[in-house]
Amino acid sequence: MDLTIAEENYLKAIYHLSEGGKKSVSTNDIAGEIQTKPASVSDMLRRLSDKHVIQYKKYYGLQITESGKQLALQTIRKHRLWEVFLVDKLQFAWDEVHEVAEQLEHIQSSLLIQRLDAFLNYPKFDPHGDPIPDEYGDVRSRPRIPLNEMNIDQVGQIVAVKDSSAAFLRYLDKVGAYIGARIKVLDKVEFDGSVEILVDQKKTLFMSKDVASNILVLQS
Amino acid sequence: MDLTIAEENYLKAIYHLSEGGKKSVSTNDIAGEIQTKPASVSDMLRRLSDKHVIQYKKYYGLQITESGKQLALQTIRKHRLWEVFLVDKLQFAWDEVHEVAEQLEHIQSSLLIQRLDAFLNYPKFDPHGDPIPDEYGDVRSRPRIPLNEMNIDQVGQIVAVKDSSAAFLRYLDKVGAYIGARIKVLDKVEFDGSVEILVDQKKTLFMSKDVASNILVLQS
DNA sequence: AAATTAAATTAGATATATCTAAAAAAAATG
DNA sequence: CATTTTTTTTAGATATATCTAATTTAATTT
Repeated sequence: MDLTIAEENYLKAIYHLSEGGKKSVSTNDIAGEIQTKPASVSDMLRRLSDKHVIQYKKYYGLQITESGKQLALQTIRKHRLWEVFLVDKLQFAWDEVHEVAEQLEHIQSSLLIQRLDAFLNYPKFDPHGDPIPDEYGDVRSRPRIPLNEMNIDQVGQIVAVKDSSAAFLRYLDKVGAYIGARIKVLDKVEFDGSVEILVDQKKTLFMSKDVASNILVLQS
Repeated sequence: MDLTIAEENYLKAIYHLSEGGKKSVSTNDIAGEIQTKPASVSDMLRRLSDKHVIQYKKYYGLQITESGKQLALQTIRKHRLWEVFLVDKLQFAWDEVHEVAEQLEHIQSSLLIQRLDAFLNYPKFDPHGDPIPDEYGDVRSRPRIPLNEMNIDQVGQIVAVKDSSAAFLRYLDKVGAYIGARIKVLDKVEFDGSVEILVDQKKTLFMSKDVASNILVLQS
C-alpha cells in the first residue's frame, strides 16, 4: 500500500513532531508544521489510520506505527541524500536546498536511492549536520549540544542548526559560521547569555544567546 | 500560470505526436500515448486550452501554441538531462532510465536544471541519442537515417532508436548494438530487407528489416 | 459542577484527475 | 445520400486534497 505525496508529507511531519520530545502530537501542531488547516489534518489522520501508518482515536490522540516510522525514515533518508547531492555535486548553498529536496524526496525508485547513496560515497550526515538514516531506517546520531551550553575554552565543530529557516541560514553564512566550522568558546557573558567564539582559529564572532542556542556543536 | 504534472504529461504527449509527422493529433492518439481514456483527454484538452498552451475547437482538432511548445520542450529538456545523469553518473543501463526520468522531469527548479546541465558538461544528446533542447528550447538534431536505408559498405554510428520499449532496448544490449556503436553495412538481402552489419570492427550481426528500421544511424 | 474557552471533527464546497455509460458529431460505406 | 461505424464529447461517479463554517468534544476557569 503506497502513500501519496501528501500522505508522505503528513507522515514526515508527524514523525518529526513525535521525535521532537513532545509527549503527544496534536492536530494543531501538525497543521502548523505543514501550513494547512486543522480540518484538513483531521481528514488526513483518518486516511493515514486506514493505511495503518498511525494509530488514531478521534479527539484522543495519535501514535505513529512501526511501519509508519519506517516509511517516514525512508522519506527523510531520500530528502537528506538529495541535499548532499545538491550541495556536494551541484554547488548549491546549504540554505538553497530545502525546497528542491522537498520535491526530490518523493521520487519513487529504490534503485535510484541505492545508486545515489553510492555515488555520494555513503554520507552519514546531510549539509545541515542531520544524520541520514540507512536503508533499514537506522540512524546514528552524534551527541550534539547547543553552542550556548558549552563552557569557556571548549572546542568543537558546528554540525547542525535547530532553526533552519532561510533567513537564519543566510545570517550564519554571512558571519562565517558554516556547518563544519571548527570553533572555540572564548567568552560567555553571564547576564545575557551571549557568547564570543573563535572560528577556524582566526576569526572571532559575537552572538546572542538566541542565535547560539540554535547552533549545535559536536564537542571534541 | 503553471501546469500540473498531469497537464505537463499531456502537453508533452501532444508535442511528440505533433512533431511525429502526422498532420493532426486526435483525441484517440493522445489517449493511446498516455494510457488513458478518450473521455479524460477531452476533459484535459479543455483545461489546456483554458491555459492557452493549445488551441482547441471541439470535434475539430487542436494545435499546440508557441508557449505550449516552449513548455513541452522544457519538460523534454529536463527528462533528457536526467537520463544523462542516471546513465553517466549513476550507472543506470539505458533501458532502465525512462520510468525514473518521467518522475524527475516534473521537479520545478530552474537553478537545479542549470546546475545539472553544467555538472553533466552540457550534453547535447541523451543516452538514446535524442537531442536535448537548450534553455531557449532550441534543438540541434543530427541527420539520422534508419539502418535499413543505408547502403552496403556505408559506415556510421548508432545514435538513437525509434522503438524505445524496454524489450527492444534489452534485445539491442544483448546482441551488442548499443548507442554509440560504430557500424558498417556488410550486406543487404533484397527480398526481405534484412541486413548484416559489422559492429565496432569486430562483431558481425544479422538483423531483420523490422529491427533495422528501428535503429537510427548517423552516417560518417 | 456549571460555564466558558480551546481543540478537534464533521458537513458541505471547490478543484484536479480519472472513469463508465450515454449522447452527439464526423467520417466511412454501401 | 442515407446508414452505419468511428470518434469525440458530455453527464454523472469516484477518489484525493483542500478549504470555510458549523458542530461536537475536551479542557480550563470560576
